[in-house]
Amino acid sequence: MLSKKTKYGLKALTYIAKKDCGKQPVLIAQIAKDENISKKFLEIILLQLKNSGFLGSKKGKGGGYYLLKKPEDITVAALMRILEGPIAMLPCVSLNFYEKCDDCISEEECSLSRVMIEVRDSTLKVLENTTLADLC
Amino acid sequence: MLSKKTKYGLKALTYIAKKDCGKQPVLIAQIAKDENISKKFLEIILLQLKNSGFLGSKKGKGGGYYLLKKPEDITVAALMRILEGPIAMLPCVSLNFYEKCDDCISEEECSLSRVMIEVRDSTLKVLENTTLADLC
DNA sequence: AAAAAGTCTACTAATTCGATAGACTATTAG
DNA sequence: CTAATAGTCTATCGAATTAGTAGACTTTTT
Repeated sequence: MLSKKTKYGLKALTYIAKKDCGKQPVLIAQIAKDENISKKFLEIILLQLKNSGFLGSKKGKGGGYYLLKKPEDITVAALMRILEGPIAMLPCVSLNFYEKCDDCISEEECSLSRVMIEVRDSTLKVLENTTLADLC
Repeated sequence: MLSKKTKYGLKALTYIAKKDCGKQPVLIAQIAKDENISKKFLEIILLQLKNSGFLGSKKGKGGGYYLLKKPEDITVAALMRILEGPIAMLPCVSLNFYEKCDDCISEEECSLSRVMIEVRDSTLKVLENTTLADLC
């Protein structure tokens, strides 16, 4: 299951993408209200997305957040990796967050890796091919 | 990511399935040792799998755990639902653990549900078609 | 100077995760 | 009958994570 953080982040970005036509920055408070998200929690999430290069921000009156890339160029997979971490079900089959399993003797002998690679690939096929533009 | 509980459970069942030819029950201690799993933690896991109808057990000398079904009839999806819970990424698109999202106004308007249904279906396609027999 | 709006630091409560200890019960071998 | 074996039950436990809150601070605009 996705954490609320990831869910909120995806929803917030979709919200910004929808409003972003006029290039007028979008307020945290407005997103929080319209999407039923705790404002304080959303602040943390949007800041993280800014620090990851997806969002820009402007302070003061007329400020807010705006996309730094075109919605078509932002995949759900990339966002999930920032907000949620690994997409794979096991660390030893993760492409971006690989880690050795501490209980497995050898990677080849692991009975689970084959299935989990299949799951990973079929999940990525969807997430890499879905962009913010598709969510709008 | 899968919890260690799920990972250990799947590994333990695979282990039992491999040894199950002679119908001689398999010891918790033996699985724990060979698969590098905490014995006490494994006890809890196997008990849960027994209470879910996948395993039978025998106490006393010569006891242990054994499969109640044929490996070909036990899907990884079914096991994951017992050990891990929902397979879907959002409660509102889960087939077996459906719950309404508290933040969403309406299910139809949710921008995320379409993608998450796709992910769910492609994941299930793999997990429903992989059985314990395939892991051996 | 005042108001607006993002940023930063610091908590907190609740839950989950992984693991452990020890007593109890059922079964079998001798 | 009894000793050993092996699963079962109860009770914790520490660490990490999750979701959220409070409030001070900084930058920008009017």
